[in-house]
Amino acid sequence: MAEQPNLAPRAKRPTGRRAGDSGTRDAILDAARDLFAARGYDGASVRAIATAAGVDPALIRHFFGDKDGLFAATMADRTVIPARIAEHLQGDPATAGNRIVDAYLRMWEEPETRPVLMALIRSATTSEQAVGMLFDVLGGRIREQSGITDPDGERMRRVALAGTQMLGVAVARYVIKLPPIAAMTHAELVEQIGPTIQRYLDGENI
Amino acid sequence: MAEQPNLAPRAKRPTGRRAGDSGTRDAILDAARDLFAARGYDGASVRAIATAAGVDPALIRHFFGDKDGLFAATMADRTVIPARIAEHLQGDPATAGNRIVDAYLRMWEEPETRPVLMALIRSATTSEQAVGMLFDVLGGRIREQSGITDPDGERMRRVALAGTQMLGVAVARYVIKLPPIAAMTHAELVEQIGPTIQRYLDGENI
DNA sequence: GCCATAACTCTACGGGTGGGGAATTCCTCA
DNA sequence: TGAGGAATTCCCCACCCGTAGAGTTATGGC
Repeated sequence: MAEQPNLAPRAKRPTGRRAGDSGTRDAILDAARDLFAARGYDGASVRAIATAAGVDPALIRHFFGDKDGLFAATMADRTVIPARIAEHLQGDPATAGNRIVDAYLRMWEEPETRPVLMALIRSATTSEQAVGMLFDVLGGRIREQSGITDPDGERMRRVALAGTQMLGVAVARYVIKLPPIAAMTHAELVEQIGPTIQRYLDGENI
Repeated sequence: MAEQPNLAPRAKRPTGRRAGDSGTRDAILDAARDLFAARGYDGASVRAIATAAGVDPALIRHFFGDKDGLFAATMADRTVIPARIAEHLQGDPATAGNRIVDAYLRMWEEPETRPVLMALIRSATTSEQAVGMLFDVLGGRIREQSGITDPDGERMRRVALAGTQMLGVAVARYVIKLPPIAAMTHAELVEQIGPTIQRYLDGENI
């Protein structure tokens, strides 16, 4: 019917720089964020990310150097994350537990932050390298923003214990999608998990 | 000095069946268990497993059909795991919390079961497929062995909440190796986490 | 208007991936 | 003793991977 061959092996895109502000860099970051979230660091290939962004893979190299650079850039873009939790470590200590869980779960529900958290978990459980980056980027912030001075002290241990519970819920609810946990409402979870966090943060003997 | 060329490009191994009982199948299962543990389902390649087992990759295909079959065989080999936890759900309910955490952490310390748990977590956080297998194999057992009748009932929810905390500690301590948690002793962890489990299992409002 | 530089593409290389076919050797059972 | 099958190897295929180089087009400062 038309003149174009319908068996075109591949549609060549125009070469060279685009006119105006193309926003390509951000498109790549968005695609990377989503794919790292869906498949983890190893599972998300540079090529797949480029395709998702509608761009040649070599552009990623141009902008970010290599895959590591891209991952780092993807994470660094939204490092507000720890701040939003740490701020609740201050406020009224008596109600911190519920407030923290509430804020944390809300972050997981937001379409902007969720992929980043997902990527962090999926990557950290698989690649040692990703764990390193996680410690570098998040660790420092949590510590400074929550006013912890001694890295080996009791306060740090309390926060870490609370962290294990929050990590566990997130993995169960959002990654593994364990039925009973995934089925609970936001409010129910806060009600159940909040006291646990509270106990870790200011319980008696630790 | 010798007659053999020291630049032999690769040492060809003899083809054909070996004499006697070679135990190759088990060697493959062992190597697979360790590699799945270290790198997760996707990260552990059939070739790497074969090499670790000192065997040609095609043998894996011969014995297990494909990579999935190998993974399934690796996991199925040691499904005693859930039983060992579930049995503590019975016994004296007043002390269940500490006993469960204690038994659970001990499993993580044993060189036999640890790789399986590791492989489970590393794979489940990355591949949907692995999650399916996990539910099929473990889910049923946990439910039956802990005497849960209603899959959506309160009892199930309690066990699941406890599960999130245990999952969280394991990931933090053994996978991510979060410093404060990794540094705590077995006893300290039992003392801190035990009460949380206890509260989930028989706390007031759930 | 010119030119360095930034944005963008194509093609290619070396290597790893899971899977399958064919050949060889040994074991078991009639 | 002979036949069939199991265990084991090698080689091959088609595909995906991260990265690199070289070429093309627009932008922005002079």
